[in-house]
Amino acid sequence: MSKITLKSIASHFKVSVSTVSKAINDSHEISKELRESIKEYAKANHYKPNRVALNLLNRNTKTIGVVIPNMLNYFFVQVLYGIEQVMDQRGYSIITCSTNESIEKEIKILDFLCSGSVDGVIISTVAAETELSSHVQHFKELQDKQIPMVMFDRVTDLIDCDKVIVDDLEAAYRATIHFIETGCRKIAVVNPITNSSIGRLRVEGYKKALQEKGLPFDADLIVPIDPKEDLELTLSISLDLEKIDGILVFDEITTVKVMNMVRSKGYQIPKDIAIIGFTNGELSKYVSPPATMVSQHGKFIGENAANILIDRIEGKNTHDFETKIIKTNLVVRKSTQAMPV
Amino acid sequence: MSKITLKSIASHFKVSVSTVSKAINDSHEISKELRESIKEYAKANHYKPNRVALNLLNRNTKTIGVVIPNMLNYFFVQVLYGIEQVMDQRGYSIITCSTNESIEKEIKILDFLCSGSVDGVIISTVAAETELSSHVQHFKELQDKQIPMVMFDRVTDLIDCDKVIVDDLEAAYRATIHFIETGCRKIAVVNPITNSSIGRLRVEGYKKALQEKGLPFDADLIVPIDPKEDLELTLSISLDLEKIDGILVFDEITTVKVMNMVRSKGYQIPKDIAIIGFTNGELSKYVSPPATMVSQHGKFIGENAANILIDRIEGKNTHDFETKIIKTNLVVRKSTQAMPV
DNA sequence: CTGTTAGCGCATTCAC
DNA sequence: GTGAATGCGCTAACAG
Repeated sequence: MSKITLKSIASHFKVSVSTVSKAINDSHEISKELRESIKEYAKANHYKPNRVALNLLNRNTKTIGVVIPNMLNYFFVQVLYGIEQVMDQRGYSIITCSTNESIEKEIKILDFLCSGSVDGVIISTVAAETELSSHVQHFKELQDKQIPMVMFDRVTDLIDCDKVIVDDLEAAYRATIHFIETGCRKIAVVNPITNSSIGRLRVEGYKKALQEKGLPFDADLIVPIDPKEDLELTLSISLDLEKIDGILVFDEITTVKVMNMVRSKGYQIPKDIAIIGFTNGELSKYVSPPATMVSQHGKFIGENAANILIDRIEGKNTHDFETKIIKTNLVVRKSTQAMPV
Repeated sequence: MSKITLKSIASHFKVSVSTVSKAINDSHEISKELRESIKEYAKANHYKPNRVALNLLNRNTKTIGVVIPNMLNYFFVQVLYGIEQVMDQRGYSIITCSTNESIEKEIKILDFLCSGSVDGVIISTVAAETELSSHVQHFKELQDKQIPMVMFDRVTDLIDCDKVIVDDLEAAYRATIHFIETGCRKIAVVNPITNSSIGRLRVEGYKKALQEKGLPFDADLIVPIDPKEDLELTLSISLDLEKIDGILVFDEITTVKVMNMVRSKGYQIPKDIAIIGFTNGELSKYVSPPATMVSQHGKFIGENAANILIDRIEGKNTHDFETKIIKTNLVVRKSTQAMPV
């Protein structure tokens, strides 16, 4: 007996399907006797209502889609973890989709997500703003279909929806101030996320700090990195380590790589060159010296996005779209000098 | 017009639903003229067939469930990544479930997965064998419902299904041989996965190597670790670093922690104590010294599990259940001494 | 108390 | 060429 359904139970008891349905749902309409024996039979045969049928009936799936650019990036996994915690607790499942930093795949995924398999979407888009304008349509379709969406981290003004972001400008500003207050004067920036608005905001924060402290801004110290190219090579060409005393790096893995390179060229951290990176994951704790990092609280971002989304799905939130800003904080370790007393 | 369905299109054209269905599916039964204009209208309004309805009709969901014990563990994320690559390519989506090392949650998830929302399951169980016997029933239910399952990494003989594992005995054996050949004589084992059969297999491999090389086995050198307790404390109590010259650690994060502890107590790696860990992730490359690790090829495990599962789902594989063994290899770095020439 | 009917959205017979 | 009928598995409104 492969498929156990209401129908098969009904024919076994020679009653109608709806009787069985009611019995199993403990309706008082059904005689206690029949109800009990049906329930017993159902339990013995491991009857479970077919979720797909219920989804069709209820017009919801209790499932949400999560779209991230890269599953191997610890920050996104942390966010996913936060989302998972909340979703589990609130009774939702998660379809995880990874775009692998490809716009084509993002479009394909968005398309799939429009087709009724999820009640809502949480997404960190991969597209730069310039590219986005051409496929913003795919986001609009979600909205057309009344599928709530929450964007996080890599968001865009082109889409109107709930958002959860980090105050990247402020974070970079504070990191830069920390550099300056611990004695750095020539601070370079290594930016491996050039195609996102986040990078731009961080550079602005960096500039703001320089300006406030009366230090000159030198565009040559901003080094864009293409993740597909050799980091070490790019850096040796673009950056004269001799002329700097601090490096602000925009993601964790690059931070670690930069640290290794700096040391392999004979500079000491933080004595010769101090380092601050973004994303406080596992790596930065265990490299040597342990790295001073901007913590973005990925899990917290995920939890917030999840709660906002479900509130929206369940109609518990009918007011305007909000943009929630999660505060970062600087986790000071040994890759920067101690604060002067 | 919130919901665009076949029905709404039909009423717009004042034709029947089945006509629209056929037109959209490009059936030659429909006149070219009508067909074209229906298709045009559908496209303009972003009509997409409702997947839930199709799932019900086709009795499949083109979705699989992946159950892992811990989303923040790089090994499992790597496996998930491998699964995702294959699934994407073969047209399946993934529902990701994390048990957070809790049996209760594993049971709950298995229960959910039985209810028709997925076509198959890939799982690394959290339960130890002793506990498993009491809830093996939940696995059987999947099989009752004809839902194919592939187990990986933490598998069990109690369940008969396709499996993808690493040869843990062999891996630990080779790591131990490497210790011995590079001069170690007193090798300790730190085991943070005591509740899994994998730990036992690895200890066996370790013993086999000792025996083969004529070294004595000392049970006191096997240190079980409870992840919930303080690692450093447990180790200081259970392990006299003075009396050992090598430590084999069964997961990556613990490897790094052990290394930090060893160094903080004034021992040099690998001169005083050599270290080999399991799972070749991001961490081990960047700690100092870079750690010699047993690479389990997580992505490859995931790809294999995914292909086996889909073949099973699609009936392309009707022969007996197989257990695929993925070869590990030792990635030698600086936490072990160089081989003598 | 129990059964009949209808419908969620779709594709697939089979009539006309 | 087009449409009515059927059913996927289930619940709910309505009869009996």
